[in-house]
Amino acid sequence: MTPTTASAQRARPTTARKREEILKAAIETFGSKGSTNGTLADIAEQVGMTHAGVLHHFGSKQKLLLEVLSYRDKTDVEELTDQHIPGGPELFLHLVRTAFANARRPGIVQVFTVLSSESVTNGHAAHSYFLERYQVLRADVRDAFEVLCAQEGVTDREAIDKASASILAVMDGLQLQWLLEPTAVDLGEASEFAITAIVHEVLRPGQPLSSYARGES
Amino acid sequence: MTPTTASAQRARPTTARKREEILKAAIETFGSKGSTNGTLADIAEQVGMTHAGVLHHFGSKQKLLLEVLSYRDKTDVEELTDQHIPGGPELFLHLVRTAFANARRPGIVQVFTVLSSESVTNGHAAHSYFLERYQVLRADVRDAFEVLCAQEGVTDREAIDKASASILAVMDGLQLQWLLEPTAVDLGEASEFAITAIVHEVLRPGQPLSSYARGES
DNA sequence: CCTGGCTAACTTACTTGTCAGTAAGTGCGC
DNA sequence: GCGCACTTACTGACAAGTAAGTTAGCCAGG
Repeated sequence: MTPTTASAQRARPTTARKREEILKAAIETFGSKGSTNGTLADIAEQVGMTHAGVLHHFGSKQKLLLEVLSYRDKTDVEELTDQHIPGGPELFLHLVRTAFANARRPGIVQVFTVLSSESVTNGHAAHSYFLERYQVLRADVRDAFEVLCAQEGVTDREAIDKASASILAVMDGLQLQWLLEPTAVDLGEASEFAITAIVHEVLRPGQPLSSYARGES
Repeated sequence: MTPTTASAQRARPTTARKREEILKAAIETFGSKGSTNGTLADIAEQVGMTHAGVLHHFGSKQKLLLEVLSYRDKTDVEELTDQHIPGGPELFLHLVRTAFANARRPGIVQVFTVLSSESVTNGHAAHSYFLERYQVLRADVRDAFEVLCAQEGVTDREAIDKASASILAVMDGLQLQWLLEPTAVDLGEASEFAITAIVHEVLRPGQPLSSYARGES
């Protein structure tokens, strides 16, 4: 068995544990302060060492940040009993479940909300991470739609594209509102409602919005 | 005639113009670097002065930031011919039009995307700004839904609440994806699709998601 | 006994905000 | 219409704080 990260020969058995401790502290810190305002010293303090110690493990703040992001992905998948993200219509249920689960971990949600938006700026460290992330996720949702549409005898490539982006979008947007005011939005319920709405619209498109404004029912 | 801003006697006629120049530079800078990474010196350079000059006009970075936010709101409303945001079902059309309009101004969209997420962190300068903003916007959408629902003979308070948050959420979320990869998402089209979907779901709720996974149509 | 894990002590690089000073206005009395 | 009093719009220098990263070296486990 090759070690997790190829080159590094991590002698001490406590090392891996310490790294994970730092990673968790980093999630906590980046989540509550953002990646620019959260400092290495903040993180180091949480695990009882100096910021130089953190750098010893991760080399630079940027590397730590990227490891935080992939760490979440890793643990996310581990949560699934079968260790893989379901496809087809099951995916939509999985997304809803994820939304409910997220309502129990504001810290991680906050890291992602803050970092994904930060990543939009010029040459942010995590720019390509998020770019690829959304590409992959949209493709996953698209695939699920294709299975479902075949099942229901519907085909509308354009609708599927718009719906795929929209589903991810509502989830993100609701997280933002929920983080700002947790009591104002029920993250799980609202996500479920919106995802259901979008799925329905793909399967059975209704009349255009403008007809309501004109008073037609 | 009382002067525009009560106390302040802004003698020089060029002052207002310069302030606006700074404001626009700040939008540019905060948009491309975020409010934490964008410095007063960056902004000052764009308008050909020193950072101290900027502080002379706005007092502090925080005040400048808040003025940037309300400046956008002000110019936003000015765009509307009738100078006020429409209510009732018209609001949904207005939101869709806004989404299409936003696709033409990535700069401003980026400021809002970046700042709204930043504002989620601990004691961010713009935290309460965005908190209140979403409260107001959700209430506006809720009102529109109530008019529409009365018109269509539907009542579901819970659905309306979830839908109101969801509509704002999709718009924000789509902006994020669009900023990351403008070619991957059509901001206007996708927003229209999602908003329509959510409105339909309130008016005519469909079967639960789980039924599709079970293969029932 | 050597290497990994860590710290102390810096260095370097910024950033915001303050301050004093200056040049160019503005408006007023005359 | 002119000069004087006063204000505005800055600049340049600097204080104070904070962050990332570097280096030398100590200590303990394997």
